[in-house]
Amino acid sequence: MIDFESAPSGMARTTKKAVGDGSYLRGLNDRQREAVLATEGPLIVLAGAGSGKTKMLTSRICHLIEAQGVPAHRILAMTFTNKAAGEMRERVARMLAESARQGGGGYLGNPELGTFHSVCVRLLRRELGRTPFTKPFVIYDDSDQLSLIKRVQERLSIDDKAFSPKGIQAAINRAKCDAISPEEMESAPHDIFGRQVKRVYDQYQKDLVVNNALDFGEIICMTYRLLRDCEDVRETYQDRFRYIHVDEYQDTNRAQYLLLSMLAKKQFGGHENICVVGDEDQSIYKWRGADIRNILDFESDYPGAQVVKLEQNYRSTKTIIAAAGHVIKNNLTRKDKTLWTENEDGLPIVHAQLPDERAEAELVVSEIKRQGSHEGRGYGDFAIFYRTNAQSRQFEDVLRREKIPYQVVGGLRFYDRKEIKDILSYLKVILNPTDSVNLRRIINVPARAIGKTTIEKLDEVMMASQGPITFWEILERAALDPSMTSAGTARKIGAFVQLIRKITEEQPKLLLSELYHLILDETGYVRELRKEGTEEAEARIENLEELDTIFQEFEEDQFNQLSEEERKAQPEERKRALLPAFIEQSSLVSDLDSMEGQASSVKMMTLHSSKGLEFPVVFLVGMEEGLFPSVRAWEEASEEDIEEERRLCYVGMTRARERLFLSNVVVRRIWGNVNYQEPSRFFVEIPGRFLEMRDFAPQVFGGASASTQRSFSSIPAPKTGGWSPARPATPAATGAGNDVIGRRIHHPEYGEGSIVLAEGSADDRKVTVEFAGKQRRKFLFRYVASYLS
DNA sequence: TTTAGCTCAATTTTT
DNA sequence: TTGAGCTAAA
Repeated sequence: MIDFESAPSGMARTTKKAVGDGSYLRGLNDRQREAVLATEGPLIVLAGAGSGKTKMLTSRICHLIEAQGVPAHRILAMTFTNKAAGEMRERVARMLAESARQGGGGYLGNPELGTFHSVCVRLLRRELGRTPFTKPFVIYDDSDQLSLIKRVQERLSIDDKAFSPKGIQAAINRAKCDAISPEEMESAPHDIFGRQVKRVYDQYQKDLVVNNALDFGEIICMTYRLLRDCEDVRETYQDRFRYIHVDEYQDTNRAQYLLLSMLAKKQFGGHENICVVGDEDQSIYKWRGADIRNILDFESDYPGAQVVKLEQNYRSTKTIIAAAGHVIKNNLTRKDKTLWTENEDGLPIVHAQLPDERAEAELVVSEIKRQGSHEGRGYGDFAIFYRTNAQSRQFEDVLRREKIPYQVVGGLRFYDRKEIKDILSYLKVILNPTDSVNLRRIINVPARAIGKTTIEKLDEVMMASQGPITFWEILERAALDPSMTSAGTARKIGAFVQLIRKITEEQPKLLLSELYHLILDETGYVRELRKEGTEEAEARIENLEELDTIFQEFEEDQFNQLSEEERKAQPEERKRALLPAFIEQSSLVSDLDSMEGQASSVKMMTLHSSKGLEFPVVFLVGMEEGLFPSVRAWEEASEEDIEEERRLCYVGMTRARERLFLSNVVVRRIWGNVNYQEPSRFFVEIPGRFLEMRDFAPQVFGGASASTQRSFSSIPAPKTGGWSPARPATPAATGAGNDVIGRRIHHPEYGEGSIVLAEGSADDRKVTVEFAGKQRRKFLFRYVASYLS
């Protein structure tokens, strides 16, 4: 997604001087500094939650560039999310700019910094000639992949009842996580499912090439194989990436591990200047192929590796850190590592037990309201974490009723919405007509009377043809040959082919937003939606308007990145390049990337989405056996599975800065059934002295209605002194009305800035601060009041 | 070809 | 309970 917050504003810089004296070694603790300075040879940094890992990584990169004189482009840093990559890029740029102002600097280029996938895509594009592709490829997401698998199954006459396409997809992706190709796939003699998977996988791979497409797993695998099989390519990149950094190493899968080996290991000619950073206690993606052994075995993989542990936490209260520590201690497959903090003790963790999920939502929301009005918090201070997306419903209902702004993170991604995918399919087809998955998607959207029968006929022709032929070529032929279908159908197909040709022709001359409107006009997409007149259709139209904004933002963004001369020269080239650039970006983003923006709203998300984030107040809800830890009813939970759930619990708890609320309910309706739930075993793992129990559940057997009256604070909190609000209300924060525009800010993270915009009032007052590099950030004024200089 | 009703399945989802 | 995806009728 486009990062609106950090888009260059194009305005003149207003700040003069940034953070302190600019040395990137200042402000680091001993362990962090040790990791920064250990630049040669393998290094593993075990970075506990909130221990300043990103700070360490960015300082290290700057140190390499400035102190060691390593050319920036020789440094590689890989993350898992765009968000993490963006944050690092931003911080590195800021540090370097700062140091240049201090008289240092003179560095060249930028470090290669991005997600595993984006780095690999760039590499593959550069080495396109060494791949099976003859022209730039598109990227298939999971649903595109599933469509293709269904197609393959159909063609191979593999029954989709006996072998569910989803199951086959999962098996193929599991193989890709392990970098296993169809040929390398072994199937036991009696493993009939495995044999079918192998058949589908094999054909699927061939189809990918015909379609000029890659799936997520293949991006990594293909890069790995390219490096493995082409010595010259391997040498090029080993030489280029002299210093390798990997973030969230605990989440790497086998394929990523192998890829890194190719680049770094001595055995393959590498230099072993590899620095991996991770926390085995936060490995929560085993089910997606992450292999925790990668981090546990690093020291034996890279003999002589230095080990640095970052154990000081700067985020949470002592209570939260201690409680989380007691939980994670129960895991056996982990390294010896104990988080500690110099922060305040803080208040006890509240454990509330409630009659049902409705009461749970009411309680959480009433606590949010109470803290909002009595403790001076803004809505953006609160986060609700749950194990499954389905749990968000209850909370949304209550929040909506109470008119409290909220934002659900995750769930259905913006780019996964039907209408958005449809439009993007048009764009992808324009770029790459060989892409049959997207072509099939749009051929009858909006409805243009080219239905299933027609498609089946075309498929038959396609199968009967000698040699590979793309679906697009079949369409072109069918448009001219009425005998393939019928005269009427041939005309309809002809109209569609003309439509695509026309848009394709116009594309190079148009801006993205213009192209988008051309597509809407020519297809009548919005007209069709309006005809429906339903609420759902309205929502879709709104999403399409949002897409229009995204296109415009993207254009501006691209434009701002150009130099003066580039802007004048070759406007045509620029327009032509917009579409491929956009498609690439949109294929590799998630919703989380755009989460900032709505500062003053309660955030709701799954525990998985919460990784890497932090909030002053966290509610971890639905802590019940079976739900969290999650256990499939028909399977016995293995100790390994429970350990992963426990890590998830640890991740959730350590997101909280000041206050943590845990809750469980006694009766929960799941899929329409009433379930009697046991409290999660994780409660037992937290020593009683950190917990404050508030049990509202017995009510359920008498009168449940009383439950809505309850609140977390209806039982007075015990007096365990030591806690004081982390952000005391300063005079500036409470005294509304004074003009703050132009006031200078010294932010501990972003450095020097000045307030350029103010909106809202009292506790909800928000200010926009512009930092070095024209970087703008929006804060609640209360947040930054204490940073005023 | 479209659409209304039925069946079936159902965690988590960085890219 | 919800929704997605598919068969049977219009």
